[in-house]
Amino acid sequence: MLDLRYASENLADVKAALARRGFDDVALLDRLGSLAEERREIITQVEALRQERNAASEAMAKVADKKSEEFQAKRDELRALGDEIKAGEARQAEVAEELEGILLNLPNLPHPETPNGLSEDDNVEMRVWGQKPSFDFEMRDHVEVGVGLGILDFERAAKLSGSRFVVLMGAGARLERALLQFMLDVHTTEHGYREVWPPVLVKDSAMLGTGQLPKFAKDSFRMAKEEEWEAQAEAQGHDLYLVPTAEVPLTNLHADEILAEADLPVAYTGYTACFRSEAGSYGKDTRGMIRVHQFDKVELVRFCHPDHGDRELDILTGHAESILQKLELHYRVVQLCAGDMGFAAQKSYDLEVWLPAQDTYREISSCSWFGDFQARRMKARFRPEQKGKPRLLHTLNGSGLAIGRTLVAILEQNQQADGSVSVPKALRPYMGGLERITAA
RNA sequence: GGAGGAGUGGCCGAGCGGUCGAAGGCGGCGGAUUUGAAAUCCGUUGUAGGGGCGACUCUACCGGGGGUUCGAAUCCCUCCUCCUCCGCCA
Repeated sequence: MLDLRYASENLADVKAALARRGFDDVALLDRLGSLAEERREIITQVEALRQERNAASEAMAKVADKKSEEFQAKRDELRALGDEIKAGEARQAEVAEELEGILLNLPNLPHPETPNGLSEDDNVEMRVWGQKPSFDFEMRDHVEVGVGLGILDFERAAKLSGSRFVVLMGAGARLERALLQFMLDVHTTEHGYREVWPPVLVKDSAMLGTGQLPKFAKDSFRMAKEEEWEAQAEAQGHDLYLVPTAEVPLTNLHADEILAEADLPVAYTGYTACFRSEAGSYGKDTRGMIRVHQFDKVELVRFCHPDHGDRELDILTGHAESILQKLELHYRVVQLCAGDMGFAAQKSYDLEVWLPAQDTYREISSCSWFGDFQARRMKARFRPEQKGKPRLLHTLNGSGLAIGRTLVAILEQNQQADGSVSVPKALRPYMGGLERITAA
């Protein structure tokens, strides 16, 4: 969420910055400006009335005889004032609600270092790690490799849950488990993250805090108890959402909290299953386990001092990269252009792993710096050491990594002529020493 | 699901129609004492939003929302959350 004062006092800058990411609803921003002005006027007006009432009430309290004519007369006079205040408050609430609605639907402003551009074609390649593996046999994609080995089963997944699900079997299931253990171990022991195992069902307030709601409700799976479906319980706030990413529970850990500056930066890592409805992606990536409704991911989340956000983003990105490096998977890092960034991000790097069968790099981690955008939504603050008022934290997060896509990359990059797949050396201890996955 | 209890400042906790932003304690900060520390003593210490160049000042906030009243932390309604016991349950 943008700061109302900043946004209303710098409307032209905000319009220009949002235009960079393709947001061109100028009328909405103008509305924001005029509402902000009206808000101030009403506040001034209502507060003056309240001041008047407070003074009068104080005088009333000093009248000893509550039945005197003097008292009665004053009381009648104040009744009208009370009504006037009530009307002003009502208008103030209306304005506040509309402002809130606008602010919650405005994306973050791109950081000045974020390049221009409106689609992924405008992303900037920062660096490439490793080399494309070459194959002296006919290359297969992860579906052929995985199904061939009997470790991926899409047909049975469809029987259980429909399209865009996968069942992992045998060494595939173990590989998934090995990857998540490996990633958590690296981040906790080498990178200093505190491990968190959060709920995967969260309240709408958490979804609002990180920016998934209200604008992207269609991307989520929303839960209710059976009897609440009939009772339309969502109106009563009983509803829960399946997390689309561990970013939601991990970041919201510190909602409504004031951290000590000395404790910064705070770094959490956690694994969760992630659930996405993939609304609007019909027909895209329908093959295999690139885009599924349920996938596993290890997430990295950092809270830091506003002065260190930029540096923290580099640190976080490095942590995610180290996983790919240890797994010896060829990848590249791109900086997202303004139009390709997520709603809440101001600066983002994507890690894209090489998928030889698709002859392309695919996102396997997205590392973002949110500035105070999320922190303002969820009131996550810190208290500066040199006294002073609490200030908003900066938040960052990145996948470290998406486990399913890592598994896909391993199947494709490490495939052998005989259909088997070599297990990355770093993972072998987690696979009971297994060096090669062969058909069961 | 049933029956009770409770939500007050960074934390604990009093207050139960006006003098309450709210006693007291803890914690924090500043100072005194001390060679230093502990202990002790004194002072100070919420958040947000208006207005003012500023000293400053005003307004709101006692779980959320609504109501009663000239006036609500205090009374009423409602919702939420947490705790205890019973039931069910991995």
